[in-house]
Amino acid sequence: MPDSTSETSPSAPAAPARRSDSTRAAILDAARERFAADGYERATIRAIARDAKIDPSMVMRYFGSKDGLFAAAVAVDIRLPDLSALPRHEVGHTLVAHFLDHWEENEVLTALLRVGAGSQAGAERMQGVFRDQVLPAARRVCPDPEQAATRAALIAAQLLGLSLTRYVLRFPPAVALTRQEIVAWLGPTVQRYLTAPHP
Amino acid sequence: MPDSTSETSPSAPAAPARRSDSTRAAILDAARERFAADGYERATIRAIARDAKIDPSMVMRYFGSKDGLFAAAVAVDIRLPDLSALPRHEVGHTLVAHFLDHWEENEVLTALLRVGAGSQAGAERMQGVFRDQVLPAARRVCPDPEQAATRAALIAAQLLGLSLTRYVLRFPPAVALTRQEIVAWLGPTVQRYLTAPHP
DNA sequence: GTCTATAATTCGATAGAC
DNA sequence: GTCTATCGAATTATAGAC
Repeated sequence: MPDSTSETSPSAPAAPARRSDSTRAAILDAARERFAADGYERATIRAIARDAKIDPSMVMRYFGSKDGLFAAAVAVDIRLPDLSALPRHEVGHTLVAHFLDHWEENEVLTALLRVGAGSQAGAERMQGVFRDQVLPAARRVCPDPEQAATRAALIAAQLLGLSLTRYVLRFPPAVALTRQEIVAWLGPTVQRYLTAPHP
Repeated sequence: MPDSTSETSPSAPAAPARRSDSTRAAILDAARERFAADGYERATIRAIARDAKIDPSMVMRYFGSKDGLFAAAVAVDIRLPDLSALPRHEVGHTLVAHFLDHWEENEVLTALLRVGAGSQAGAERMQGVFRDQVLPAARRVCPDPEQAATRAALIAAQLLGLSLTRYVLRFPPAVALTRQEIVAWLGPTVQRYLTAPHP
């Protein structure tokens, strides 16, 4: 099992650029695209290598296995904005807007969601992101740890549900929504899940 | 490509029960369980046949192909309650409660969501359910057809997001929610998506 | 109706020449 | 570092005996 924690940011600052870095980046780009479009099983190493215009055996050389390639391709860090610095009533809008920005920035999140939903192993990877990155952020905003978990789960359900219908399932009315409409509709919902008293 | 529209309700009223019907039902049960747990690719005909305690070749004989088996296994009809007969302010709660009931009733919807998210072909099947069953129901409640589509998409995003985090990804805080909590939290959201003026 | 045997592919992974 | 060739395993699907 590959160590996904060793991969952090896509643009590692240290180490002088080796000649193989561009090849490596091309493989990761192609892999993200294929995993996002086809899911884990149907995204074959052969097809990814063809997209990246290299030999399939090179993928194995760089990443060891298909699992290792996937782990490297979907290594994400959800950079959440500092919510405590905002006026209380702007938190919902800000969170939704930030979420949309990062989702449309690249295909990592779509790939992660598609694979995460498609298999048990993928689901555990998404559980890890939620546990290690989303929950701690929620605890920073909400003091009661039990309530923080519930509220984070509700917000995740709403935001991931939008991503699911818009970017994965591609329901036409969900795709047609503008960024402004999404913020206007979902902002108050997220705001309520985060700040309203427990019913 | 199998004709999924020919399969409607799991309990067809016509035709006297043939001797093979129990075998057929056992295969479908096992298939739903495997598809829900493992996704489309990893749910092999061999494993499904083993669960159903029959020979793998029988699956082919009954359903023609793996695609045909899947189509038969996830043939669902979303029976939506008659919302027009309710007091306006109870619509949200009713819809959420109804949704939860049907989702926990069996594994069809989890299988459909897991496979739908995992591949393009599965996504198109979910688009079909949304287009043929959810949208018409939304138009019955909301007169403006364009608004009906938008509101239906927002509600689908919220409800499918809950199913995703609770039944597929299994985020612990989402699993821990009680039925009452879900209705209390999501009811007002759905209510607003359905009845609030367009922002 | 049921099962055995197997065809025909396809994939991940490896070995080794250059 | 790059590529050719290939192994071994697993799958869907078919053909045909009983």
